[in-house]
This record gives sequence, structure tokens and C-alpha cells, in this order.
Amino acid sequence: MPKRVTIADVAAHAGVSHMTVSRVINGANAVSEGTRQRVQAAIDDLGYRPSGIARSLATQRTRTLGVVVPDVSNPFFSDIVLGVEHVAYAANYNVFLCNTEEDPERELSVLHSLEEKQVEGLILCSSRLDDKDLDLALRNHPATVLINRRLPQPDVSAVLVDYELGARLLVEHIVQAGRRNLAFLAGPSASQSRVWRESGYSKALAAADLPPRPARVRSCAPSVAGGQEAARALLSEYPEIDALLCYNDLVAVGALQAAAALGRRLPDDVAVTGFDDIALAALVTPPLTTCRVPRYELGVQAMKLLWQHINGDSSSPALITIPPELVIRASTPSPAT
Amino acid sequence: MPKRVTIADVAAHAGVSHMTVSRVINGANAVSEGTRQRVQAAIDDLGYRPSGIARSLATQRTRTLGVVVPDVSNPFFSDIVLGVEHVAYAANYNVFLCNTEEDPERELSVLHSLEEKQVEGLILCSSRLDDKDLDLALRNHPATVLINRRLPQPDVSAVLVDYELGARLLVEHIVQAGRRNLAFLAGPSASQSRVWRESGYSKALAAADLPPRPARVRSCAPSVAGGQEAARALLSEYPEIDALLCYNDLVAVGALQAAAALGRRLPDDVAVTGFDDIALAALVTPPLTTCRVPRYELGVQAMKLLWQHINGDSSSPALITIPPELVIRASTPSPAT
DNA sequence: TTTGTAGATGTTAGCGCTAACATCCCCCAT
DNA sequence: ATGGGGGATGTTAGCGCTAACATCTACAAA
Repeated sequence: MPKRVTIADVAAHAGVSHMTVSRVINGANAVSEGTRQRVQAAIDDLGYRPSGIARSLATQRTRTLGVVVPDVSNPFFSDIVLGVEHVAYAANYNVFLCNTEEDPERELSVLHSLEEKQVEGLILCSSRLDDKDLDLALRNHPATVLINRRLPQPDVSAVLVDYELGARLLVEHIVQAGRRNLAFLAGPSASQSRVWRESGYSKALAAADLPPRPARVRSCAPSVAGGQEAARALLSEYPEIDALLCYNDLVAVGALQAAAALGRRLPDDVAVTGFDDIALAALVTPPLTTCRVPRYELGVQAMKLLWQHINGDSSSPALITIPPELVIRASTPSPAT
Repeated sequence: MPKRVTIADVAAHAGVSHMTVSRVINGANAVSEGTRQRVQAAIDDLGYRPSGIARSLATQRTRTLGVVVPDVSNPFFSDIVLGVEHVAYAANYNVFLCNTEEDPERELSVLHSLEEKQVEGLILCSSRLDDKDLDLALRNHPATVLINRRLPQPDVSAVLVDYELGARLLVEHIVQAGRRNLAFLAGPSASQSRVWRESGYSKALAAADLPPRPARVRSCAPSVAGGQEAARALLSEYPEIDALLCYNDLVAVGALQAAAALGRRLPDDVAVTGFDDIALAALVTPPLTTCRVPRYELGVQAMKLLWQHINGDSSSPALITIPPELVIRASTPSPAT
């Protein structure tokens, strides 16, 4: 490594004390214009860059954040990350991105390492940790905002999507379209948002005087393959099913494919709904009826909340709930059926 | 902020010197089993976490990397990021993710701030900087690996996709299928990979004894909307076009939609090809013929290369070229036409 | 003239760790 | 006994910066 230019080098070069250099790089006003320019010239000459590490040690501020997601290659999370990073950049913060790859142990380990890196804030998306572990892992973390997850203790902020509402909207839409034999591809069992969606599903079923039929709620991986598999199984076991509500759009696309492969017409024989409204949803055949979740906005909101916590503007934890929006496309029949 | 537990606290608690604690947390062998346990107990008692910052200052190693992409929400880049982060995690490194949002100034600023954060390595994807600025910005950076970009000076490593080959494979396939009136939706003009693709396109055209027809090469935004717009314009101006080669799959999907909207049958009237083979490509109607770029692998390769540089295993810069692979689907007619 | 005062600059002491060297103690070979 | 050696532990001096206080100069007010 080529030896780093330090503040002392600049000071010597400019013929001042290192403290004056420090003042210049930090824009302090107590420096005369003449020396300011002299120091600046020395900085440029030497190509000096202050060491963020040394600065952090001295100030106890790292201007660094952690964002933890199960998987950035999932468009749901990459949009969130984009939103977070956008606001963070404007606030002059850098973001550590960590993927847990759906592995709780890795999540723990990542949280641990972010702690050592001394991030000033943490945004944790869709944690797969149970309440106890999560609470414990967060104990030593400073400002934290959860996305799509809440803790029973009301002391940590969260940005949530009203999945229950979303599921209800979808079920109501499906029922209005005349379908009575619904099934639910429920997604991963460790996900809290699954519980919320399932609850909305059940309640809407009950409201429509439809029986619960728990056998038609099936866990699956939150992917195209997961949806394909679960849909195939479900449709084979219960041929009378005429509507598949899916955990998210990826699962729905899988369901679409499985249904088509089994010779079902879409949406005449089987209606399919997704969730999230990722780009894909509008582009498959038939285009998916889904529930739009403003993901970028979710990231922005979470970051703004985190920002407040970091600055101590609002020490009390907040809960923001974002309503999703029904988007009707051709994968469900029109209500006039 | 609750006062941080330091190594001195642990030392006092365990009745040893701070140096012994340091030895324990670093797994040095020169500590007797008895004190090791005593120190470990103190660490657990106090919930001590070593300060990465202080450690970095003392050791001059940050165990931190920077990854710069135009936009993580683009699946092309999010897959790369996933690959990079996967390998980085295994090597116990954390990754700063930065989006440039296609803005060269922001790219510069981000590179600058990563320098201050003292990342040990940098992976820069599809830089939008011109050669001079890029070279300058990289001067002070330690290990660097470029993705989808190379510099005339051969002193910085890069992982590249053989776009020229890919474009040639696609053109050959199209020509074999009997099409003669090709057009090219060429993507953003600032992109270096666009140049490579265009070159492959031209060469393959020449090899097939087809005229170059530069008017049928059209720039467009690398998105569905960009493809839609450019395809509409091109198909209206030149109704005889019977094949659209597209910059990437997103553009191709837009082209698909535009062609359909103009009443063209796919692929009978117009064949369409994409590039990259993102998940979407297989899921649209008709499924896209495309060229698969192993994105995750690209990230993994880049990270491995970076790793070698960081460890000084190979100080000489390397150029890795990854060949893409033709994937034939229904958006192009079979050669037997 | 003396003193006060404010602005510009310098000095010192950390921030929390590790590298490098110093010390101590116990046991063994002589 | 006695010196030597090696394993266990301690001491000291930074890493590159900033906070806090100290100093110095010049000039205005008394």
C-alpha cells in the first residue's frame, strides 16, 4: 500500500499546525483567508484525503448505515434498497448492504458485524429471526427501523405494509367476480408478512360467508418455482379450485404457469392474483391482478424515520403503515361474470 | 448514545491487561486456557464488541469493500451485487453499495467518499465516466475491478462480457431464420457495452452480406419504455423491418409490446431478441430469444479477482471475458422457415 | 500606558485498538 | 544451586484525526 498522505504531511507542506488543516477540511470559520488558501493548495498538491476511519474514531460518528435484506436480487428488496440509498446519499451517509440469503444464522452474523462496523443506524427488512433473537440482536444497535416486521415490544420503529388490507381487497375482488373456491399460496412460513396476509385472507373469507378450508392454504418458497410447485399440487388435489391468491407476484407467475400447464384457462377456469406489483406483473400473460406496494417509497420512509432517530429528533419509536393499492388486470375475471 | 464498552472495561472486569483481552478476541494462542475463559466470561458479561473503527485505525485494514452500480433495482446489477456480496461475506468483508443513478457527477462523488471510507477494494460496474475522469478517480483507489468497462491503460482489471460475440450469435440466428431486414435498438449512447454490441451487430451483418443501414440503429433508454418508444418509431418509419435486435431484455419487452400494438404478429411478422436473459425474458409472451449473461457469476468472478489483488496474490491486472450463451425461445422463428 | 478582548493559531490529550518489545515466572538442564 | 529458555502477560507507543483548552497577536477602550 502506498503510504497514505496524512494531515501532518499537509500541515508540514503548508507550514501550519495540523489543527489548522483540520479546521480547513472541516470548514471551520476560525481560519484566515490567506492560510485557508495555502492549506487548500497543499491539500490539492498532495492529493490528501482525510481518513474517515481516524475521523470516526475521534468523533464517534461513522456516517455509515446498515441495510439488511434477505436477497437484493428480489425486486421487492432492491427497490427498497434504492430508496434507502437515495436518501442516505443525500444525507452524506454510506450504506452497508447485507444479504441474509434467508438464513437466520447469517442474519445474526451480519447484524453482529454491522455492530462492529459501528453503523449509526440500521434498516432491517423482513427479518427471519424470531422475536427473542431479533430483540437480542437489536439490543446493542443504536437507531433501528424494521421493514415488514414488528416486535411485540413497542420500542423499535417499523415501516409496515397493510397486508391484511391488501389480502382483503384481493379476496373481495375475487369473490365479487363470482369465485367461491379460493386457495392461498401463502409463502414462507417464517415470514411475518405471511401471517398478516393470511389473516386478511381468512377474515375476508369469513366476511363473504365462505368456509375457511385451511387445507387450501399452502406454504411455498417466495419464487416462481415455489409458486409453480405449490399451484400444481393444490390444483391436482382440489380440481374445483377456481382462484389462487398468491403470496407475491413471483409466486403468482409460477401459479400462472402451473395452471396453464395443467390445461386450465386463465382466468376463466382459474383466476390468479399476485402481490407487490413488480414490473413483471404487468408483462406476463395474462397480466396479473395484484396489490401494489410502493417499495421505493417504503425505503424512503424507513430512511427518513431512521434519520430522525439518528438525530434524536424523535426518540420515541414510530409505526408507519403504508396501504397497498388494488391493481386489476386480466388474470382475474371482471366482476360482471 | 450509551457509552460503549471498551477493551479496557473488559480488562478491568477480568483482572488482566487490555492486551490479554486483545489476544483473546483475536484468537492469539499465547493465552492460557484459564485466563482465556475468564476474559471470555467478562466479554459475555459486559456484552463487549470490539470497535471495528479503532481496529481499522490500528491495523490499517478496514475489511470493507465498495460496489458501485448505476442502479440496483435493475436486475442486471442486483444479481451482480448478490454475487459480489456472497463472496465478500465468505471472506468476512462488508460491502458499501452505491447507486450512481446514471449520473456521472454522483459517480465521482461516490468514488470520492468510498476513498475516505478507506475501502480496501472497489468493484465498479458499467461506469458512465469518460476514460480520463475514470482513470483519475481510480488513481487513489487501491484494488479495483471494473465490470463491463475497460480502460485504454491496461493497468486496471476488468471482468467483461463478450457482447460482440453475443450480438453476432443473435444476428446469425436471425439471418438463418430467413430475416433480412434487421434493426437494432442500441441502448444508451454513454454505455461502452453498447459499442461492443453494435460492433458485433455490424460485423455479423457484413458477414451475412447484408448492408449496414445505420439509420436502423437507434439509441434508446435501457428500459421497457425506451424499447417501446424506439420500436414504435422504427417500425413506423421502416415497415419492412422483420427483426428487432434489442440492447437488453427490458428493451426487447418494450419492443414486443410496441410491435403487438402495431398489429404485427410475433414472431411471424417481426422477430425480437433481447440480451441478458433476466427472469422476465422467459415469462413474457412470446418468451424472448436472448443471450444469457451469467450475472451472478460475473459478480463472483469480479470479487475473486479483487480478492487476489487485495491479497497481492497477483499484482498484475487481469482481463476476464465471459462468453454469453444463445437462448432460443419463441420470439424468433425457427431456422427451418 | 495598561488592560481587555477577539480572532488566529498552536498544544495536548485522547478516541479504542494492535504491534513490538519488555518482563516475569516456572521448569529444566547442567 | 544456577543460568537459560520459553510461555504467559504487561507496557508503551502509535494509527490519524478532533475536542478542548492554551497561547499569541493586534488593536480598541479605559
